[in-house]
Amino acid sequence: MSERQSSRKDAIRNREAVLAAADALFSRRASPEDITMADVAAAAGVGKGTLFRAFGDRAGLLRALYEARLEPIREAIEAGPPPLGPGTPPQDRVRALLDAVLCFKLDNGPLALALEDSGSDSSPYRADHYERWHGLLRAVLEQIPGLTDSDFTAHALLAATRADLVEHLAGERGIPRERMREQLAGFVAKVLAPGPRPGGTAEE
Amino acid sequence: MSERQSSRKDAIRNREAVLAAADALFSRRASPEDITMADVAAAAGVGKGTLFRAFGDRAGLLRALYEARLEPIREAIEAGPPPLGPGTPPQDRVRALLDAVLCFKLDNGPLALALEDSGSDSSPYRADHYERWHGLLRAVLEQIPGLTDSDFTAHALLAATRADLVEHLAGERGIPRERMREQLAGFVAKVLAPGPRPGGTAEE
DNA sequence: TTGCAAAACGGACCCACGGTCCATATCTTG
DNA sequence: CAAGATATGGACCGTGGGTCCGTTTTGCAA
Repeated sequence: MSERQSSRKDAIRNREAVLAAADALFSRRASPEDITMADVAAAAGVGKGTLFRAFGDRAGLLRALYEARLEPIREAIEAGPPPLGPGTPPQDRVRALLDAVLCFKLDNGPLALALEDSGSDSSPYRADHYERWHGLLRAVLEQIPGLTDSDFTAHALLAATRADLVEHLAGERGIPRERMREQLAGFVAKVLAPGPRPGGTAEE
Repeated sequence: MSERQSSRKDAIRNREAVLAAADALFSRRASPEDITMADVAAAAGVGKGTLFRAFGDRAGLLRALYEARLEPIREAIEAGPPPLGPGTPPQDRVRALLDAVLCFKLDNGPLALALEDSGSDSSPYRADHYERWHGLLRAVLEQIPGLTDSDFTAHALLAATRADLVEHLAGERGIPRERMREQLAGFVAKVLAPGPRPGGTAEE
């Protein structure tokens, strides 16, 4: 899983050095904007050329880092125990999923921010990690009887966990972690709540 | 309200020329990123210095444009007829408010995108137009009995109308305007629906 | 071990863009 | 009309992402 089949070993070594260095830099609390590619290269002890050769561009590096940090959660979702893993009742799983996303953003604030920002040309919605979250969430939502528009609902729920919103609430407004998890859970609950009449009140 | 009390009239004239030119440029379908300050200056027939003197920086220009386009809606909210204006039952008003935001983003895609993106250093959540929307929405939500966490709920609902999401759904996925409005309305309805038990874990 | 081509390196270099500066042109007032 | 105040505009700067290419490393094979 961790090796690219690049033939040469120095390439692999450098790639990992860069990844490690970037990981360290983005963990140190700082505006993601303040970390330049040159910084990363220097921290990794390689030249900029190497860095770009390995990851294509800034977004590529960010993506790689993101995926790496996401790995454990992904595993937990694909084959872990409830409430994250499969075999959980849909409603619980949706809540667990969103809670996991929230916690992830809470823990990886700067990185997530950087990644979502970097989508200046390509919106965050084209990133395939988003596609994965959305696809999974939608699939689970679809199993809940009486719930329509799972596609849009999945988008809307995920939007509530956008990195910059989370960052704003946690950083600027000082809302503590547990409080935010409760609030999100409450929100999700409202959305999932078996309405008095599915589709009833929303008549245009 | 529309004049700055700059003493000199050419300043005012240039300011409006810039505003008009920028408005035109951002209406022409193009990635907001492709429009540089130099472009705007050229289109307005002024020098870059003038442009920066008048608006401070790129974000300032975007903000000014945004506010200008927002003006009608703002009036409709402050003193217009229902369902947008005051004196509307809270639930209806919330729905109308979010529908208005959605329509606005639908109509002003590139500009809204540019503004939200420009928040690389300052998240969109610091912009005071956001504060206004959020404050208003929260206030209205607060009038709905049995609804807790209005602050977070307001954020979460607004998140569902983020410019890049709207853009993605409308552009990439080709979801038609009316469909999206329905979906958002349905989502809002779910959130506002008087839950069977507020705060309870709705489980089997 | 040595030879050699392919692959990777790295940092000088390029360029686009936001933002600044200041000599000059334009107002405004008395 | 003079003179101070104010605005102008485009040359100029710093920064940071991304590229290029001469040099070094690696893998393979003789």
